[in-house]
Amino acid sequence: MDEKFKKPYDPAETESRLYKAWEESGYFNPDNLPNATKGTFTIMMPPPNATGVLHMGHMLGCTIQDVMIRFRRLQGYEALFLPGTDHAAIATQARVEKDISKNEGKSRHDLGREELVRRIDEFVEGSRDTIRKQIRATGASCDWSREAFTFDEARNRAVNRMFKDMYDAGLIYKGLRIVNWDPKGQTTISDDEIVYEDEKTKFYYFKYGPFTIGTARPETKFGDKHVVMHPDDPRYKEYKHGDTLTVEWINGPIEATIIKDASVDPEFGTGVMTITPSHSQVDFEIAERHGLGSTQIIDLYGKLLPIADEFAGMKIKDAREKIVEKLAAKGLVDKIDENYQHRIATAERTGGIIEPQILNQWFIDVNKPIKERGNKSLKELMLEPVRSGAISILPDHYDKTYYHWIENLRDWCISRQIWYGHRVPVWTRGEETMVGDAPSGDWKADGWTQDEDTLDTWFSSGSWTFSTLGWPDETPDLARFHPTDVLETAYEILFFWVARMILMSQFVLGEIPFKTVYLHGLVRDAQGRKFSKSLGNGIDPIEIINKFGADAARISLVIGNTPGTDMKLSEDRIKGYKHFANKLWNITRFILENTEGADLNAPLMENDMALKAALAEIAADVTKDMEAYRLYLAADKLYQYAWSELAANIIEESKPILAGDNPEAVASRKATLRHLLKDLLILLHPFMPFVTEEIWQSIPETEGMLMVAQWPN
RNA sequence: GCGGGCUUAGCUCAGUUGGUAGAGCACUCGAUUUACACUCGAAUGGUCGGGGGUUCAAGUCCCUCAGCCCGCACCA
Repeated sequence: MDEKFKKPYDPAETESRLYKAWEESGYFNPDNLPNATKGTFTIMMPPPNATGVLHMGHMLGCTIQDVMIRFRRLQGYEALFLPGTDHAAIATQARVEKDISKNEGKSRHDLGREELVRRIDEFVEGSRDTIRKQIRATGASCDWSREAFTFDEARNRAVNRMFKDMYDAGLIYKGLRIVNWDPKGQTTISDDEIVYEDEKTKFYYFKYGPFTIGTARPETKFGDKHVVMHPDDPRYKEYKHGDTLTVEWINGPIEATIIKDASVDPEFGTGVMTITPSHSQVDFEIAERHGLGSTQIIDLYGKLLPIADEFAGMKIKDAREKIVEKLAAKGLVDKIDENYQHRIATAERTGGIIEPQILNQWFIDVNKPIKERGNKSLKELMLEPVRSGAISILPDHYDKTYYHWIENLRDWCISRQIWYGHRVPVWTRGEETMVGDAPSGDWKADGWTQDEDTLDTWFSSGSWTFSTLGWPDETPDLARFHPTDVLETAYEILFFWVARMILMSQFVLGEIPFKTVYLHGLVRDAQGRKFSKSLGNGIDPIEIINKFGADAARISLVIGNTPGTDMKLSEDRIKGYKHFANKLWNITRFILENTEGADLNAPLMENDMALKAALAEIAADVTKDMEAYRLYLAADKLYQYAWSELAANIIEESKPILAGDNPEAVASRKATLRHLLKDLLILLHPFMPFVTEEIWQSIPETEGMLMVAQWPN
C-alpha cells in the first residue's frame, strides 16, 4: 500500500497533477475514447462572459454538466463537452469603457473605434485565460481542442451566413420602428435587456381643451396633437373620431384631433390621453393603427429639441418642473398627484433610463411565414419542439413560462450602436447593397461602406450549438454531434439565450439544438441573499477549491440541489464533503492494508455475494437516477452507501472475519472488499473525479484511468 | 391583471409511481493508543403552513385559504 494513505487526503497536491494527466491522455476528446460504442453524448458549455472571473453559479453549471459528461463517458458514450467563452458585446464594452474612464478619464470617443476595440480585445484575452484556468480547476472534462469563442473568425463566418440566410428569407429587415434607446450607452437594446425599477413620482393632470389628461412625463408633451379615448366611453360620446378642435397648450394654441381607440382604459385617470408616438411604445402603436405622424421631442442625448422653444437644449430632468410652472401660469394644471407609483425602464448594463425613440434599425420578423420551413414563422418554430416534447425543459413547469414569453414576443431589434461585436454584414454603394459577404476585392477603395452597427450579442450566441461544430461548412462534427443532448444553464437565461438557440437552429438547420434543457437555480449565500459586490458576500470558487478541494465543492453543489431551485451555500456545507473525500481515502487505506496479495477470484461466500448484489442494486438505482437527471438523488445515495454502509457496517464486520481462522471466509471477504471499493469509485467518479481517480491509480489490479473505466450495470 | 414556485426536525434541504416521515449541520450523552488529526455509537427533535375532499392508504393527487418569493404584461 502506498505510504500516502497514512496521511489525510490532500486535494491541493492531487488535483492539478491529475487534471494534467487527464488532459494529456486525450480522453477529453471523444475521438480518442477506446471503448465508446454507444454513440455520442454532447453538451456545449454555456460560454461565460469574457468580462472577468467565474463565480459560484458558473461552477455549479460546470459541475452539473461535467457530472453528466463523465457519467456518459463511463457508460461508453463518445462524450463531448465543448468549452468556450462569450464576447458579450455590450457587457464587455461597458466594462472596459468604465475602466478606461476611471483610470484615464477618457471616453470611447477620445480613443476612437479602432483603439477601443483593440483595448477590449486585449482585456478579453486576459479574461479568457483566467476563465480557462478556472474551468480546469473545477475538474471539467472538456475538449480543449474544440474550444470556441463567440467572436472569433469561425463564429464570424457563421454570423454573416445566418444574417444572409435570414435576409434572403425576408426575415431580417431594416425599418423605422420604435426601439429602446439607452442615452447613457448610446445604443438601442432589446426588450430583454431592460430592468424595471419601481419609482414614486408625480402624476400631473393638465387641461387640454375640454379634456383633462394625465401624464408622468410633461416634457414629452410638446407635440401632442392627438387626443385619444375609448370608442364606447359615454362621457365623450359627443366627440367623433377625426373631429378637430383648437386647444391652448404649452407653447400656444394647437389643433388637436380626436382619436377613438379601444386600447385606452376608461378606468385609468380621466379615460382620455394625448399621445407621443416618438417616445412611447404604446403611443407608437396607436399612431400606427390610425396612420398618424410623429414628431421627435427628445434627442439621443436626452435633451429637448427646438420644438420645445424656450426649453430646447435642456435635459428632460431639468425641464420637467419648469414646464409644469409654465402650464400652471397659464392655468392649465388641474391637479398633481404626489404619490404615483410606476416603473421606469433602465438599461441592464449601463443603468441609463431608457428613452423610446423611433430609429432606423435592423429587425428580425418573428411572425412572417418561412417558405423553406413549411410556411411556419419563427415563433411557431420556437414553440413546436417544446410543445411536441422533442425538447424537454427541466423542471417542466418552465415550459409554460417559455410559451408565454414567445406568445408576447415582438420583432427582435438586432442592431446596436456599440463598437465591440460582430459588425452588421451589409455593404452599400449608392443604390447597391451586398449582404452576408463583403464585396470582392478592395471594397473600401471601390467605394463601398459597411453598416456602422454591430449585432446584438445573442444573435451570435444563438448559433452556439452548431457554429461550434463548424457550420456553415458541412463538417463531420456537425453531422456527428448535432443536435446536442443537454443544454444546462441558469433559469435566468431561458429567454435571452435558450429561446434564441432554438430559433436559430430551427431556422438554419431545420432541427432542434438540444433534446433536454436542464435549468439550474441561483447560488445564494447562507442567509439566502444574492451574491453581490456591495454586500461583499461572494464566495470565490477558486478560494473554495483551494481550501476544501474541487471534489468537495462539486458534490456539495450537486447534493440537495434540484433543477430550477435556488440553493444556499455555506462553507460549513462544503467542509462536510471534504470530510467525505477523506473518508473514502481511509476506506481505501483499510481495504488495501487488509487485502494485500488477495486472490481476487476467490470463491465468494453467500454473505459476500449478498454484499455484491446489494451494491449492484444501488448501482442500477443510481443509473436510473442519472439517466433521469436526478443527480442530487444519485449523489446522496452513494454518499449514504459509502459512509453508513461500507465504512460503518461492512468494514466493521470485516474486522473479526479477517482476523478469524476460516481461510475461505477471509479470502472471500478480501475479494469482496476490493470489488466493492472499485465499483464505488466508478459510481462516485462523476461527482468526485479527483479523489476517486487518485485512489483508482493506487489499486494494484486496475489498469488505465478511472475516467474511462466501465460503468457497472 | 396573467402565470409559476415555495411552506417538511432548531438551521439548510431531500422525499422518484400515493404504501412504516429522511439526510447533513447544530445540540445532548457516551466510547476511543482507532482504517479515520476530518472517528464511532446512542439519544433528543415532526399536528409535513391552515381547512376540506378523493382513496383501503395522502408530505405526495384534487379544492380552498394564508404567508413568502419569482417571471411576464400594463401603467397615458
